[in-house]
Amino acid sequence: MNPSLDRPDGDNSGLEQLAQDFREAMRRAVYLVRRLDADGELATTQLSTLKMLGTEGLRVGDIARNLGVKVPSATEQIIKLERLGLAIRRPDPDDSRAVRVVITDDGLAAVAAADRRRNAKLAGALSKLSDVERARLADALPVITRIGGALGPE
Amino acid sequence: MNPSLDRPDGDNSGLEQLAQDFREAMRRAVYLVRRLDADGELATTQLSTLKMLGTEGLRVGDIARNLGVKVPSATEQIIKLERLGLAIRRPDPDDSRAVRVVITDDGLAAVAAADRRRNAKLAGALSKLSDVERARLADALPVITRIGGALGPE
DNA sequence: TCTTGATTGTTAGGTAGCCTAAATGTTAGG
DNA sequence: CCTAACATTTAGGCTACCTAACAATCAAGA
Repeated sequence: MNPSLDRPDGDNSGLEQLAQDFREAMRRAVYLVRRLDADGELATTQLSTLKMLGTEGLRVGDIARNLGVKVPSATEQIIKLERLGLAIRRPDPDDSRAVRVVITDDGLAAVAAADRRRNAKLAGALSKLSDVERARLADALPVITRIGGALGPE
Repeated sequence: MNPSLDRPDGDNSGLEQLAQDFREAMRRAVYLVRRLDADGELATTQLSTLKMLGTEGLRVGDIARNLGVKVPSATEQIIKLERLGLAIRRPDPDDSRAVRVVITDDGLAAVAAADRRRNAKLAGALSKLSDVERARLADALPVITRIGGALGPE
């Protein structure tokens, strides 16, 4: 299919080197993001989940797909959010098998607070970079998003 | 200290927007990296751990610091690697309290195999990007590494 | 209509990786 | 020596994943 993947060496070594460097950077990024967590606050997964909920309601399967996890894992998160009063499950009017998960006012407030704190903390680190570095970062973010799609839905 | 952090708005909103976009991209990257995992293979954490071991041996505390986890978590990983025959713990000749963790030949082979497979899979995705996109990605990787440092060791 | 297979979600049970607190052994300074 | 600091392991607990098995509902064809 892709000739560059079949060659014993050559063109491909650049791609594999980039892949290697990317993996290393992502490893660091994982620990970086972990350091943004705070104690009494929403966990990263809960925050991500809440942020995709609208007031119209999102189905459990859609939430799972957006998070990149299986349905039971999504259910687990939703139950926790519901216990915290940040989300509500209501029957889907169109399909009685399904459930619509909706964010509450408390949920909206919690998201805003967590986002504010995390962004402020990260902005502190970003402020120590040069303008050139920040520009490079900004240029690369859409590319990173695209790689996820290029890897295939799996 | 940093004036841009104290202003009610203005300069800072750019930083916070970048922070927000960065967090979103990293969220996707986490799921991306997770999709590189394969079944019978080394887990990501084990791979990272093995890769930092030399034949001279690394101490448990150093491994923990490099991984960004607490010492008992590192011990846990090391015990697993030892059971798999990929690493060995030997007494530190200079300090009897300490332990030197060394990679074995099987460990080296396992790292090489896992790296090869993961890089190939990721390179497949990278090959679908344009040259410009790949260049942007490459330029940003060192920046991402630097952000980790700028956030502080914590 | 009625049955059958696919779809949606939850429940049950298990694993991996992380944490804190407490225990063990070692070193080094007064 | 004695004590404080240090390196590691053990013990116990948490969270976020997973698969398998179940219940309910839908949709399609005999």
